[in-house]
Amino acid sequence: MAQVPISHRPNLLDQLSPREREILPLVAQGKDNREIGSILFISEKTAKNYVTSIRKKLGLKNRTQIALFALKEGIISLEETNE
Amino acid sequence: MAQVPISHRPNLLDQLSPREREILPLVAQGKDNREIGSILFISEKTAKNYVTSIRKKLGLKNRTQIALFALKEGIISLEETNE
DNA sequence: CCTGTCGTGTCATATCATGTACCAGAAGAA
DNA sequence: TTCTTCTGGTACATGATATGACACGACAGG
Repeated sequence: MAQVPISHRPNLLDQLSPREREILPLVAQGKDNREIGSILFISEKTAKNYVTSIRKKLGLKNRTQIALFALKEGIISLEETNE
Repeated sequence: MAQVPISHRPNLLDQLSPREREILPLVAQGKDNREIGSILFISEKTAKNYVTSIRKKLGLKNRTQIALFALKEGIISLEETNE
């Protein structure tokens, strides 16, 4: 238990906007900004901004940690990752 | 089943050198090259090279996918990641 | 004993992707 | 109006990727 209990965290996910919640699982599946952009029909730049915003809100260092976070939270499962 | 059965994969992990097998879990835990270098007392450049080699041997696109792979293979568990 | 050759470990350079720090306009809701 | 969200942008710093290079030990053949 090297981690803050969920009950003590004021819902990190609720701090994310709806669009950010769309971006999150894509990052967690190992997709890069260009892929995310083409999936959601936005520019790579915008995708980048969302990832940065997500990372800051969740207090994470990089997108690999975003993936680990998403798995811990059950936002994605290992089965729904590409490979 | 969008994936090659394990029995048909000739042990991807066996293709990794001993040193690469040390790097793999660190990457999978979301550590960056600088951290990996300081943990293993090698330069950031060398750590970088190992990650590239691992990624190519495993046929993955980036280090987030390395993390997902390591989790699927049970090389690391979500509990042993930092945050 | 020599001499390749191979795997491994190490580090470097160059280029591309990602991250950081902003700014700003459009649209809709409060 | 004011606020949030979504969208795209610039500029720069850092991280990641592609590739090359060298040293070393192991090992086989000569």
